[in-house]
Amino acid sequence: MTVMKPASHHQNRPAKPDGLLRNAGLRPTRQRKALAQLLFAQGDRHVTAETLYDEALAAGYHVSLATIYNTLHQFSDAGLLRVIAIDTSKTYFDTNTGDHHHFFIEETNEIVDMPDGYIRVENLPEPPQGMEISRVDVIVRVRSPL
Amino acid sequence: MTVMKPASHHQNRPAKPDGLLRNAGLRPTRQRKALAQLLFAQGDRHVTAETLYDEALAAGYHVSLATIYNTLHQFSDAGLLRVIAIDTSKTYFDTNTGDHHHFFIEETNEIVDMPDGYIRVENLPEPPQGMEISRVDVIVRVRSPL
DNA sequence: GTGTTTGCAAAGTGTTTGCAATTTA
DNA sequence: TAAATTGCAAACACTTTGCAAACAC
Repeated sequence: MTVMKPASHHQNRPAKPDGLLRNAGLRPTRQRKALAQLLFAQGDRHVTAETLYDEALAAGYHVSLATIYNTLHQFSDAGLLRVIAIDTSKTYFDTNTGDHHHFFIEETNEIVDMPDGYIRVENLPEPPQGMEISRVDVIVRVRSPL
Repeated sequence: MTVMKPASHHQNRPAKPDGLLRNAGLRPTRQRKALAQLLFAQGDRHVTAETLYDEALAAGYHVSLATIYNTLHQFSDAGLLRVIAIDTSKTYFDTNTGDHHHFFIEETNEIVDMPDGYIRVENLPEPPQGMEISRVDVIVRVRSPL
């Protein structure tokens, strides 16, 4: 069976990210448009501030690292991105904000989406007193055999 | 000469941690004994370097923060502790090295063990080409209702 | 024009490391 | 005594922040 990338839950993004940004309440500045382009024009992606920074440079955009950090957080707050807590040393951002889980490749620190429809968590206990579940994250750590 | 695994994460630890440390191939120094005492004499615990440091001070032990970090890693390498990646900003260590999962209370950054026997992950997809699963982590994030 | 956003450099936070002094076996 | 361990301070990696200059509307 072929492992496919999950069909993205989001609708077709506009070719120009202006609408996306405006809908999120963010001014479509040059930097935000460039980063939105990099993040959302391709399929689902996992980036860190550093990888996005390098990518922006390689694509010929001038965006400072501070702005990358600020923008990633603004996008997350606006619901365009989601933070993955998987590695204590770096913050990963996922362009797929839908319900899905991840493989984490230990050797390379790579994150891979799990196809939608897989993973079912059964027999959850009651959350602690007075708490409600906000999300269930499943991380399947994988490595090459010894 | 093999480094032995801890007897079990659920059995009572020896009152004196010397044996525990020796079995792990670590010299029972004053600092390690103090930290092992704090970590393993009570039930299952979740600590950060900082919380353990404060606790050691409060208990009248004098252990430098650098030694706390070194010791937490030595204990982890020896299989006495396990790292939980749950929060990008801090490293949490769990004294329960057995198979179990966690609640994470978002307001307080508190980690709570899930009772054993709960949680079953069904319908795992094939790991990526040439990879094998090393561990499956489930984190149930909870918060108080709005 | 006015309020927002950017970029730089500095500061902040959690963690690791080099090395002399100390401790353990 | 030899080898392992500690503690300090400095170094580190990642991230956040203050503020003047640039930009969007």
